Amino acid sequence: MIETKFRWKKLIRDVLNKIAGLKGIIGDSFSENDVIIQTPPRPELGDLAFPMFPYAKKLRASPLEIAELVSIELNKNKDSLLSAEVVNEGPYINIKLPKSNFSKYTLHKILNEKTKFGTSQTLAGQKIMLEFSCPNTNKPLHLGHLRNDAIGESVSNILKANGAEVRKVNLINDRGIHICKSMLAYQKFGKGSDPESEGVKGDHFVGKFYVMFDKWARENIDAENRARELLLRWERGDPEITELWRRMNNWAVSGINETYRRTGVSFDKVYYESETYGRGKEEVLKGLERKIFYRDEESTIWVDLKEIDLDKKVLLRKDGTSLYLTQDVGTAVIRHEDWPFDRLIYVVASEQKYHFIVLFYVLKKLGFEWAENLYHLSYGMVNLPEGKMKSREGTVVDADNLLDQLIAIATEEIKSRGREKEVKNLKQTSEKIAMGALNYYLLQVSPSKDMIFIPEESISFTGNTGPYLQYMGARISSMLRKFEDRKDKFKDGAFKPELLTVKEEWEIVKLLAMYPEETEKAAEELNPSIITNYLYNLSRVFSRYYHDNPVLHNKDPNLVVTRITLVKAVLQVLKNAFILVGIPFLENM
RNA sequence: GUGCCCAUAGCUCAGUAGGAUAGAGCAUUAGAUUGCGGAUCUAAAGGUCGGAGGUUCGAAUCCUCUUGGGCACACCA
Repeated sequence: MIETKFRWKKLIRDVLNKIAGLKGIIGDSFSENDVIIQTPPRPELGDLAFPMFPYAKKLRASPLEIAELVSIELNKNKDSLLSAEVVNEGPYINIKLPKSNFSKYTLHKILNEKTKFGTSQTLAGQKIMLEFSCPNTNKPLHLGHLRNDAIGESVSNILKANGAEVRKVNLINDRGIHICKSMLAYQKFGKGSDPESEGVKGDHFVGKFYVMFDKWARENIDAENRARELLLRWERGDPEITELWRRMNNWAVSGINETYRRTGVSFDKVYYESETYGRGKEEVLKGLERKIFYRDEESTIWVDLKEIDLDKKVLLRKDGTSLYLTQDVGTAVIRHEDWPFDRLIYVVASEQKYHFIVLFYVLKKLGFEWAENLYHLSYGMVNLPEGKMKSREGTVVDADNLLDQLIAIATEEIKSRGREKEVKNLKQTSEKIAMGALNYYLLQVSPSKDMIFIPEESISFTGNTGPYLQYMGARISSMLRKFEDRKDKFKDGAFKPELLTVKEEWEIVKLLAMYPEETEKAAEELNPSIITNYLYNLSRVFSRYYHDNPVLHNKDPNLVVTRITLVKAVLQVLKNAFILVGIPFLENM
């Protein structure tokens, strides 16, 4: 569709210029960028629409007159129209594309390009690093991480589909005051227990102690001070503390990795804050020497942000220990040395906007010219119908727990439909349905917006959901299997695009042809919801179509083969798009 | 207090480099299986696009003001 649209833009541009010439209007000529192209509100009106309002002033004529003139001009050169039909609809020029040719071209293109259909080279040669997830090692993953991971994985796939070389990176926040808190609680209450002895997943085990600290600190005023002491000992490399830290981190990280495995999240490189904060300190001290930062009388190191109309910010505490910001400076520098990226995208919640403004500024002041290529892909908060998730009130939705529930419900659904035999592997299928539901639910909202997570809705499998899309895929697969079984019955059939006369068939072909534009737009905007919306539109039209129009039950083998070709193309595009938004494809469900 | 973001149907969301009658799902109501899988499909009902000005031939979309909500402005991450 991109090529078609481009050709039409140029054609309309030429006609507008010709009209300007005939009217003896001198001045700037029209360029193809002046030509506005749209889709008519109702398909009966045509396939492409060009409003004529914008040219009225320059051509000193009413949009109605212009439309009249343009349609006359276009119809003069029939052969340049690629057999399309021009309709003059009031102030609009509408184009009806030649259905047979366009259908044939589109379907063949899809079936030839297969998994390549909808990929582009718009980002070819670009090295893009994508940071996401970034868990703390003091608690298990929660719903917020699931949204983060879903966006991270999806954006990574979308960028790859547009030719970029993508490197997915994680940053484990395994140091800092919060980690010391759970360590302190473990020292106090742990009694040498471990996840195995308690039969608890490692990250949940560690998380329990973080909660304990919180409770304990409310009754003991020196708790916070003791945590700070512990941080100092840790940063000085105290062997006993280091040993405890290592043990607890291993528990947490292995538990978190288990959740990643379940959700299909992976990274090309995992960074650990404990390994990068030192570099951050070095860079800050270098900046201090170069007088980019300053030290106060207590020897705390600060950066002044008045150049960007902000206050000032601590980079190193007076005891020399580092902060979140310090560490992020070091991580960025190391990353660029490891893999000199053209862009680094941080997928991080919107509440940290300020942090990234400061981080990017500090890196720029330190003289790293690549600081210009850092981007914070900020996504909105996930809230519950009752309001914010609050750890103190125990309303935080735990990732593992949610997954378990989703899978259990999927299993129930399969059983209640009596499809245990067909799905072969009940457990695996349930997991895939659960992931399809979850990823679709999390990605259908534009990343920048806050969203409300309604548990009942996220696990609903009817309507606008991931499983609805998976169901389409399964139905089509089933249909294609039946076609293969009876193939000799249709062996005389041939693909004849002129047989695609049903209204929905034409709608489907146009939607299929639009898919490459959607993936490009999704990459440009770093927005997976463009793909989820597209998938739903395609599936909905297709459902309506095959509900009312038999594909295999036709006497004419040509019609069967022709419709099967369309169906195959739909399936191919569904599969291609599924990959971009983390919806597992299922032959059976 | 200052800055940033958001506000579209009862609920959850689409639609924003301005364009023809603002769309879905859920929920509600009424229908469709002698058909390739009913996790489906059809239809009804549901809206002064938070409010007021402005720019424009034309505004959910752009500008100003205003109301309501969220986030940030930590020597937490």
